[in-house]
Amino acid sequence: MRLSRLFARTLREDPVEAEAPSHRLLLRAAFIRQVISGVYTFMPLGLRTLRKVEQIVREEMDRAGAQEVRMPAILPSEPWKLTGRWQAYAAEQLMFTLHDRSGRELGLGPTHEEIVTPLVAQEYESYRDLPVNIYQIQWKYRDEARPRSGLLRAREFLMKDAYSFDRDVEGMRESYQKMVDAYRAVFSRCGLSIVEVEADPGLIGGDVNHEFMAKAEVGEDLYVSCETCDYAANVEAAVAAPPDAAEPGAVPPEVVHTPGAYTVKDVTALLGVPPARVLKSLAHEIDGRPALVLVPGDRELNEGKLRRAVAPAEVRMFEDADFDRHGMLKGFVGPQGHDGVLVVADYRIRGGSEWVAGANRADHHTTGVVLGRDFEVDVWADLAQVRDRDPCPRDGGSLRVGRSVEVGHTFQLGAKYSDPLKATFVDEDGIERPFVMGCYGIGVSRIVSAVVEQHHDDAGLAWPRAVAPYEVCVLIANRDDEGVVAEAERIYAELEDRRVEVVIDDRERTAGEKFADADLIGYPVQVVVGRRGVSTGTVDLKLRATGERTTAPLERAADAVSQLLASAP
RNA sequence: CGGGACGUAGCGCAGCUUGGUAGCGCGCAGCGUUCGGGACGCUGAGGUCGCGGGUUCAAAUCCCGCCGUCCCGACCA
Repeated sequence: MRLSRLFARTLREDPVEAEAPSHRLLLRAAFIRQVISGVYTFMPLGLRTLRKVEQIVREEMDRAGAQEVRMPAILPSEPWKLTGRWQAYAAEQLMFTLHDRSGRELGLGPTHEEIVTPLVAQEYESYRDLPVNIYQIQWKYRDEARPRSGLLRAREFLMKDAYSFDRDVEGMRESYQKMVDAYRAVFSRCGLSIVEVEADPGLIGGDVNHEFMAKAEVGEDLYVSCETCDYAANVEAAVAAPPDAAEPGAVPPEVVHTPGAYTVKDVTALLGVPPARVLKSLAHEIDGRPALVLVPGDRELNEGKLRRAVAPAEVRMFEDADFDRHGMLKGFVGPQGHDGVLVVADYRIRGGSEWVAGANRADHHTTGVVLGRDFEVDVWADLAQVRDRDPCPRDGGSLRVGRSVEVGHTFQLGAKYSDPLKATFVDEDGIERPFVMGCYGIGVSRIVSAVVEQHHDDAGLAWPRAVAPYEVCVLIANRDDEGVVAEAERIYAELEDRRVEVVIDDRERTAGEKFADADLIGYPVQVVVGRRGVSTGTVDLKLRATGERTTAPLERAADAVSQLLASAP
């Protein structure tokens, strides 16, 4: 490719609307251009990289035995109504909806369980056909409330979605493991550093699912990982080791006047005790019964954990009116002396000996509240949000919080979709059973951004070879020197002959601009042909990722490039 | 959806408070000088000031409405 003809104008200055490094650099280097919020055109360079990622995904899916199909982007609403997701998505306003000429309700596909499940059911009817894994790489549409950071969170994005169908749970687990292995291969080939985390199983309990998180400062997702073992989890799902039980305190409880102290902050300010000593008693209704949920005052309750701890009970936080109804005083609730109220406590409560709690009396708190003497706990659970430097549940090491971008998600669905969609097969015993499914997503276009987040510097992009739009740039430093141009053209032609993906910067630009653009676009290898080198029979090579420079004899330039490429990350 | 900000030439911005000829840098075109880390000179092209309405002799500027874009929080590949 000749850069003088390439449809790509790099931007000298940063576009104002771009904050995240990947967004900023992909715009500057002319990989993408925005059309509307969260919707982008892939320019020639961007499309090449996108296709490379896509191909890596395809190869690993095929290797894992999945079969590629292409489902439509335009979907009928009917199966979505059967699974209840038409209504759910409508409530979230997450789906783009449209109507055809006859007024039939249609949607733009945000995901395809409702299409693939009937499809497989229609084609296959026997356990003898199973297992099967169907995937596609296709544009998805989600009318995100807040598109963000370029490709990291777009409203139209390229996604690989795979769906496995098995006759039983054991089979599903095998299919699942194959996908997990394939995912590891995909991310590794793309040059991504990944943390695999246990994700929040969600409210429809029991689903095993894992998220594949690419570490990135601009990431929206928080995860924790242990410094000393391989434990990692989404903060929503992470558990921390409970502390040892403290010696119960001996001081008697004392009711103190705390006017206007509704919050933990107020209480600590007024009484001069640290937040960790204050007992947070959060009033809830659990299956219609009043309940108190206890967490240390320096901790946040994780509602998801609470739901799982008391599942399948219904959980609802008190609204203002509920306090009156149950004779509680908002801001001054404590677990002492409540009969008939369910007390659910975070494990960490065991680690404190004397607590400050609400006195169940207006403008009063009680100090020296002791577990076992002054209050009892009915249900113990891990309820608090994990935070930085919490102890690891596996080896007690230090958990560190990091930011990341979700690039893959795998689910064990079971019969969640096959059941409502009546997608069944006839099992060996002649009985009809719903398919046991798994589903597996990879954000293909998001990977492009995630790779940039992990591979860039002040000068621009620094692509891993496997996903670089081109591998080599031959840069003509002195366009006015015929000898230089001839040598550069010769090397360019020779590299093309060798099937190296190469561009030649033959533009009428100063050398400085060409260097800056080569660094910005991020070709793994730069070959600089200039008067200085040509006069001594050499060319200069640069490895973008490390900045390492070497010199090679002119006549061996192509060999030297191949060699350097082989060493490129 | 709540909170904040912005919309003036392809890009980055000034002008708006105090209404009166639309400006700067980069980029673009021509000519010349340059030519290994975003060169220089001269000449030139390019703007419905987001859209609609209002106030006014006069609106980029003041008022109202709408649209668009980004950033911060609740949700997702």
